[in-house]
Amino acid sequence: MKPRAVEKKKACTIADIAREAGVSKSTVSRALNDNPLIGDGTKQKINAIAKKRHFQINMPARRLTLKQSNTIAFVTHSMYKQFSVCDLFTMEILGGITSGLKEQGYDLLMLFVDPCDADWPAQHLAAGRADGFILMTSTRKQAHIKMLVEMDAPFIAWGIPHPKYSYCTVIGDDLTGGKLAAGHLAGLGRKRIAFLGGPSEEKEVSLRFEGYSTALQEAGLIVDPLRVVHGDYSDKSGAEKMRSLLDRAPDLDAVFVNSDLMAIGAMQVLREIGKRVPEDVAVVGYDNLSITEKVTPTLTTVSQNIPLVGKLLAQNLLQYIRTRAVTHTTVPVELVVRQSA
Amino acid sequence: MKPRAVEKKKACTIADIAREAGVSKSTVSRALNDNPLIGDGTKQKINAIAKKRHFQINMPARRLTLKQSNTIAFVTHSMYKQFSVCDLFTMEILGGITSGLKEQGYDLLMLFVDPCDADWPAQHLAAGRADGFILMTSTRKQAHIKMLVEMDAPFIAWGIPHPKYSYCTVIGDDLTGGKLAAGHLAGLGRKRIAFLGGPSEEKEVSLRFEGYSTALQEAGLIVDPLRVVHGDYSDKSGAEKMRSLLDRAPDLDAVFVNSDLMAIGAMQVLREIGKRVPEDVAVVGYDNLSITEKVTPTLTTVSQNIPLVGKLLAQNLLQYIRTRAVTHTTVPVELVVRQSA
DNA sequence: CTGAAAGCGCTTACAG
DNA sequence: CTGAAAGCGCTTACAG
Repeated sequence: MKPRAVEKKKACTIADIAREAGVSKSTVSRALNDNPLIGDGTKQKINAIAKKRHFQINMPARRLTLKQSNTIAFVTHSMYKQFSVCDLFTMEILGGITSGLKEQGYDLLMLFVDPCDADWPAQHLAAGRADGFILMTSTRKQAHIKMLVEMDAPFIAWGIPHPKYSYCTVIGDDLTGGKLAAGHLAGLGRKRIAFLGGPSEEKEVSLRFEGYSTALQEAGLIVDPLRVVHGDYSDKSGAEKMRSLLDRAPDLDAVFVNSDLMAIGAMQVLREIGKRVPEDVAVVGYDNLSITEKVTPTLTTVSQNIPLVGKLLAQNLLQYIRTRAVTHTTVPVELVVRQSA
Repeated sequence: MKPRAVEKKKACTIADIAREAGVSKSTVSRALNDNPLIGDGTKQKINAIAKKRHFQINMPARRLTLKQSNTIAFVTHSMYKQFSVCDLFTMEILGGITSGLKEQGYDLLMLFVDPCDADWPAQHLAAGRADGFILMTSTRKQAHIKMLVEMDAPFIAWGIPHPKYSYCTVIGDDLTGGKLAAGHLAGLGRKRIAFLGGPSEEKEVSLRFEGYSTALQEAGLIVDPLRVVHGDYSDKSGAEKMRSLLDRAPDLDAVFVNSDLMAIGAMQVLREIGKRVPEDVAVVGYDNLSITEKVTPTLTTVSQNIPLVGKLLAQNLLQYIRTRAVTHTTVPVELVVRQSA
């Protein structure tokens, strides 16, 4: 009995506009796509009618015809339960990506992949759900990259390029990052500057270490292996490795930590054992997550310009899809000085 | 010269399978959709071929035919620059949503809307990009809700239902949350418990206040208006309002803060003026963001079971789309005791 | 239990 | 500058 708003369903199509304008569907389609063949008068008339009728093009139909989805999938891990602060970096990047994508008329799909799943690329590419991928996953990233390269799937990844495969990448300038961080600590007059790194097998970490070494040498300091440890980026490992650092080199007066989360963990340990930050031990983190401004003391850190990273991931991937041009982009970093160093 | 992997493009279609199986496309379609009309033998043969050929159904075609996108859009604000910690709550909820959606074969689209944009619902619904929306936006939420209700768009929103409109909602149990928080503080023996609330016009905040009042009364304490202030959930406003609270009621010995971020801001102020947490002032937050475990002292807070919230948002929206059943779900809360109280 | 046919709404050679 | 027609890959009455 009650009137269902079914009439709303009869979405206005190109055919409706053609009828009203007294032209063919071809003409309407061309006019709406601003095809130069169509006369200005015709175009205006058609656009006016489209506006009046609140015409919305049917994307599935368009995608079917064009054989492209105008959609990019953002690939990350399912946490199964929820996001954790560990994903902050990933999350903060989303804003930049969507805005870069939107500028070019692309949608962003969230894709949480199971680390063991090998079928997701086909399920999205062949199925016409997405035209390409943005890879932020850390776990099993190499395996995913190999898979994607082998199936010639368009994607871009955050991180140092793999030497054997050719694909688009965006990375931060880790060498400079390490140099800035350690240089700042040296400039503060610190003499026994430790390095609390990410996983030692990661190229990013080696580069940061190289920057760190360079800065120490330039400051006339030596790189003491006792003051170098490696963790896994998490705040937990930051705490743990800070402890072993203090065991091995109890006299350290500064530490360059490879992630903000690790730095937060490290600062907690320092506080627990009664060391003041920055008075006794100065701390520099990495990533400039927004969380760095909320902790006490606020964290001096290396900023990767996350919005820019997002935008570049979007733009370079779309460029690759269109031109197959493989880009490797290094994003500049800068030191953000706060209270901890 | 170099062989382009173009042959990969000839995605296998239903017609290919039909040819190979020696049946009609209709039969293949039915078999693949597990239509009971099709004989088991036929089904098995067809499924085997589909598997062998790595068949992936073409989603745009399917969506065009079925007139539904099997996609839900997650609506939030474009930060224009990047996510901030303010969006942590929103972000943490994404995992639960996607998993709930995936279970039912739906994709999740990220939609960053401009607060003033009024066109996004049509651009997604009428265009066949999405079948419904999940609303997490706080700014201008009411305006968006009004718009969606008026155009009869399927959506679900996080927050207390609007009295005049009928739509699906999911909320936390704010009354109990307030009671748990204040009750815990009273149980600790605190006598002058302050309330640092969210915006006073929000129903959620009133409910938390009501819970707070109840708990105080049950503990034989009085609710002193001098110990009640309101902010806007941000850590900045937490700091600011904590200051005015201390001005007005310098003798307070505990504070129930309506968001973890505000609580973090408040704790910074307390530390600055030399009050120890929890010794001098005990602090309870709200939301149980993962950040609460990273701050010092770790934050006692009210947990909203974020993964469950996400899952319910997904499930109830899909249910609404299918049945038009309007649900209002209240998610249980629990107190998570850490160091700050 | 299976098939032929129409249709979903668009785009784009091809022909004027 | 414009139109008729075919086609993208699927689903589903309708007819056996």
